[in-house]
Amino acid sequence: MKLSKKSEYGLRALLELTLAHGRMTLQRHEISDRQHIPIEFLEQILLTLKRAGLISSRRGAKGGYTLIKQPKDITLGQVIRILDGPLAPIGCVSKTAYQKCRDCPYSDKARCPVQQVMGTVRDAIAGILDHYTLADFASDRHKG
Amino acid sequence: MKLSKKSEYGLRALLELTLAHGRMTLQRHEISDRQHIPIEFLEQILLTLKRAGLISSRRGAKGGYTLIKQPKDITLGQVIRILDGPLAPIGCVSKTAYQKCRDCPYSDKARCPVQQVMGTVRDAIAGILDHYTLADFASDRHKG
DNA sequence: CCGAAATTAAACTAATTTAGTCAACAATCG
DNA sequence: CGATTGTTGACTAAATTAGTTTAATTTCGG
Repeated sequence: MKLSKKSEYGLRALLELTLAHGRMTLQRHEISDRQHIPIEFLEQILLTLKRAGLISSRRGAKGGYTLIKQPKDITLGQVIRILDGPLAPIGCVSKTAYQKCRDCPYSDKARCPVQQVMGTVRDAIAGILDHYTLADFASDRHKG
Repeated sequence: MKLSKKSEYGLRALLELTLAHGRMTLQRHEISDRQHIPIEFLEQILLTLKRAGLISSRRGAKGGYTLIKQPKDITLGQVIRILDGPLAPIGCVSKTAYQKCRDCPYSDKARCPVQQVMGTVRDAIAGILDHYTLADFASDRHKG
């Protein structure tokens, strides 16, 4: 049940971009310095987030990265799915990337106890991460 | 946020042992056949569960495995921690295996947004898995 | 006591994922 | 032009995952 460094760094980078949102673009070294992220790894992450349409970038001198959506419109769940894949503990309970379980001895989907309990875990995780936005994240409030 | 095959197989194996509990011991091939688990991998898992004190075994002809605790006294959280490690998405929010985060830019523990949200995720996961026992699991009921 | 049946234990392996690193390239600004 | 900065893809080392193999030990039935 682990969050990868990639996702953790991605969230920290987006936190910085959220704090700068509307005011300025940030260069990779600014993000890297403030959040202690290895710079080349950070680039790779920012590129993925760019391809996913969350941020934009400008090359050359005076270049940098900017959020292109409102912080309140980006949830942590979205970000983690982009960087780490589905939130669900097992494929057969994922709602965004369902995969039928191979070799499960229970033919009827509803009868598998593992699936049942992992379904509730998935819902709990998604319930938190899909309602927590970058805006919440940056404002440092407690939730629930 | 993934559950390993090891934990999944471990849970399925314990499910079989729960169903047999008090009535008979099960041999590895019975568990393996019923739950479609590669037999040598299953052994490895059963050995870990034995060392953790959840099951006992008898060697030789007529040998096999038995639960040595009451199904209602074993939670899925315990089992997953034994086989996969801590439930927490990141070490610094684990209650059973806390690890200080290295290189976190926030010196004050309470101020880190990643830690805050992952703390609520950890509590949600543990809230489910630490209250769901093998007895619940085997009785196939829905929960909360 | 013998041999088959069963668990124990540890070492081994192949594939995948994680966490980066590196080098060549392209665009932009002054 | 040349320094700065992002782009892209290839590369790598270490860890993890999902097993497999081998050898040993214990127990039961005859």
